[in-house]
Amino acid sequence: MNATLSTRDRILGAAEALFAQRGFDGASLRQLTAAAGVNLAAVNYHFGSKEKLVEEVFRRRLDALNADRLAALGRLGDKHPPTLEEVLAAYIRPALELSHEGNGALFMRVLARAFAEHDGTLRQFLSDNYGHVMRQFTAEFARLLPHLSKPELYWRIDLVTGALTHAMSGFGMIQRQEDVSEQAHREQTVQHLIRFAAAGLSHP
Amino acid sequence: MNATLSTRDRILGAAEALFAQRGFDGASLRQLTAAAGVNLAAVNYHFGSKEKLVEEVFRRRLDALNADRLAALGRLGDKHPPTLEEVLAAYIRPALELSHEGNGALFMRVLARAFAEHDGTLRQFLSDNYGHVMRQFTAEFARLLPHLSKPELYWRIDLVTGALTHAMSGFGMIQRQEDVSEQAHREQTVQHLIRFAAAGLSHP
DNA sequence: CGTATGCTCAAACGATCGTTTGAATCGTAC
DNA sequence: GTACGATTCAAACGATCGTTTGAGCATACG
Repeated sequence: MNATLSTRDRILGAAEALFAQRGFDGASLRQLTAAAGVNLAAVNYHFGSKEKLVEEVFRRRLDALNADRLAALGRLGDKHPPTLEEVLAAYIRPALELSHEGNGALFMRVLARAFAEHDGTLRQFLSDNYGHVMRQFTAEFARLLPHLSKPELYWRIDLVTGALTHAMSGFGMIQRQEDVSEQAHREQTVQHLIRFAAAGLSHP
Repeated sequence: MNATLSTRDRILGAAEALFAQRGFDGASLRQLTAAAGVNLAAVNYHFGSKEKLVEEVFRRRLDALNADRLAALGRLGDKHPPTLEEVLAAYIRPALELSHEGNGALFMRVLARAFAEHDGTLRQFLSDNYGHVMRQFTAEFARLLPHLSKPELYWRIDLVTGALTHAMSGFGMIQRQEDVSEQAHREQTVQHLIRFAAAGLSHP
């Protein structure tokens, strides 16, 4: 295992990979600590419990991701009425960049798993800590799509969110063409997602 | 518990509800059999193992659902070029009808959980047994959207599938207005989903 | 009546789970 | 060098997991 990382970070990395592969219940602390090359008791020493470890896996990635999203949204505020595509880019591009660095793609799968949980403390945790980001984007969408009723808008946002989460959780499998650069491929993917989301949000 | 149902069906019903709520690993056979009002050993007697029970939960619902979908698609074949909206209706309406009968809405949540699993025997099982339905609809979409490249089409279908699965897994929570009938509300929802999917598939 | 057959039951199996413990080891500051 | 907090370690804890067992009970058939 990577000896340059702290025990804490090795656990977080292994947890991310195993949660993505086997789920939160399916991944045991014994598999997890073995993969990380640390002692079994290290999880409870550094995180307190398995549940706290799960929360920390999300916190580590989502703090940065949501900060990036809000920063991108804030940058749009300067030029007064941003377009729908620009707002969507502020939401989508940071997630796509995350999914191309390190274990980022695995984290998107973990996020998709959390999406499928319709109750439990995890959903509450995510809503409590990161709901404000979704609320801010929703407000922006409402300003850009004033002809939609509130229920209709929420419906569409829910559908778009489901589509994006599902798609991004599969990024590990997408092969880019040999003749396009990593950068170009990513930008191309962003444009695909943005156009899809814009069509779903703003169709008559 | 409902004494008119067989032990087998009581188990399947309780399994569906508990898998939706706690996941496949999270729901134990002891919780499950207690909820069903049957003996613990009944699961292994009637199904062989927990994994086989999971498969049977899917088989029971998906056999009927996919038969309905293919039948609806077949009925379209009569009038020669069906519209995109008609093909989408053939895919969406049977699922929505299922989600309004009995525990159908819970099953859609179970399906969404299975979607989040990126490996494991469950995904293989679903692909083996029900992949042909998705392939048939994909062929129909390809005929209706000939201007899209194959990768582009697959992308869009993947996004639409993610959106629909996510949306339908939340149907338990949607309240219909007092002044619209059950039937009208369902038809309204179908139209929302169809229009969203059509926009996402066919946008320029 | 006797006896198969299908099903249910309480009880137990070994395995694995998350967590706790107390000693061993490390790195630093005095 | 010694004392001390932080960390790691092997070992064990009780609980719960999926599965198996063998006896018990019912219904149907000869």
